[in-house]
Amino acid sequence: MDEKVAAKADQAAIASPRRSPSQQRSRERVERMLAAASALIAEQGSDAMRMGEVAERAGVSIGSLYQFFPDKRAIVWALAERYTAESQACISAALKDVGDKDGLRQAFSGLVDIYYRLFLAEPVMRDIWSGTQADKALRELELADSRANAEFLVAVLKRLRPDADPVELETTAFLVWQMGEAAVRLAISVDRDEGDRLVAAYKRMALRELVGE
Amino acid sequence: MDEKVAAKADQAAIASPRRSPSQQRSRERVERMLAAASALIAEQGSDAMRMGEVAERAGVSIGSLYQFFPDKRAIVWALAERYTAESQACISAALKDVGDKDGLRQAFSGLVDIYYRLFLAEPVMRDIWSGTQADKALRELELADSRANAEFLVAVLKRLRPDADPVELETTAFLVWQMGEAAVRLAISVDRDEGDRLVAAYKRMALRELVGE
DNA sequence: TAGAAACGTGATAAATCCTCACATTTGCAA
DNA sequence: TTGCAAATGTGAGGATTTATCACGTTTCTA
Repeated sequence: MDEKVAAKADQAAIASPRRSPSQQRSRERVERMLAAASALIAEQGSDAMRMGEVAERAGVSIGSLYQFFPDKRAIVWALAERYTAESQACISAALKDVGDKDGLRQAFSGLVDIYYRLFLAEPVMRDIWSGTQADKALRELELADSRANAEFLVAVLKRLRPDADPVELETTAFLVWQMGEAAVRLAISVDRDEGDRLVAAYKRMALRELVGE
Repeated sequence: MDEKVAAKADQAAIASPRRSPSQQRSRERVERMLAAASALIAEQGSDAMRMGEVAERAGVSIGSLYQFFPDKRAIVWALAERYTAESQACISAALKDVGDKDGLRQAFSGLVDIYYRLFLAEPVMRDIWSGTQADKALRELELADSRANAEFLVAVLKRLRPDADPVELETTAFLVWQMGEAAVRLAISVDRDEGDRLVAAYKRMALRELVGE
């Protein structure tokens, strides 16, 4: 009970200082709001997304929107939070059982491909993580996400190179991870051929750093 | 004469479809507007910067502001454009006379340091290039800038490794450059010690890619 | 020195975010 | 069941901010 309250309060503090949907009815409405926002972002980008339009498409009033989201950015944040949770699970699973260099090579390469394809296919992800730097809350979410993902990588590296300096491994993993995001964002903003080349070059560079020559 | 007109028209098309200052008086006023904007961005960030405030601080009317800048983003763009021009000159000079691997090592390392320190010291640069991804015009400016800088690097690499595949060199240089920007942006968003470590790790990684082991 | 072009102004239109006072629905204890 | 408190729903309107435009002023040039 206490946990529930604390969790709710915590989520509220970060994502929605307003109300947290407690009835089935409102939970469904919140889902509709997020779905509408997602569709609008895919169509026009989050900047051009209008709150009135979100409300209209979700079939709710503008007041209801603000009942569950303190402001416009909170809606984008909520969507971003879902993506990170999903991708963290995916990354954790992919790296969990890696035991040797070749396993890391394959797992890492696979993850980069997935991430690249996801960005190519999902306009919403593209939009959200493009604007990341401008929005403080999103930037923090991304940093935390990146650190968490780097941690999975560190766990693997510690297994492969138990004698290495932990701080250095941490730094390497974090950097490699952030650069992967940068590489993919760059790749999707140029034509497909060049993008493929850039991603391939990143993989080479990252793996050289992670597992050596 | 023709060049001047073409240049003016070109700049106008991108930066200010409005009027281009042709009299001494207005040139000075435009400078004041940019200075005011720069100060406000340093204080509050470009997002919180208000056009009315810029006008007031520059000692001009809001109408004058819009006479030379088509919209708010154009002011930020104009500041960004100055930074890129300046840094391109700096980068070109640093790489122009590089003749061997060790020279590249030193020049590259120096450039990264300069860039890192610049970001640490200049809130305006930080702000402008943070929001880069969200603004299409800025994103394009950054991409073009990055390509131009990568080109300087490619010129050096072609001298050092004349037998290498030109397309691959191009890809490597572009990627390394973009990652440098990503690394520095990451570095300034964490505490100083970790930032230093990240920049050092990036240098190692980049140089390994550029000049080999 | 006159006409044209450049420049300067600020009230105001337009767009958008978000609030709030009030109405309705739901959960639940008596 | 009933009645009340909490949760939910509403949308006109307040507040803020960007950008325009009709008109007045200064500078340039012939």
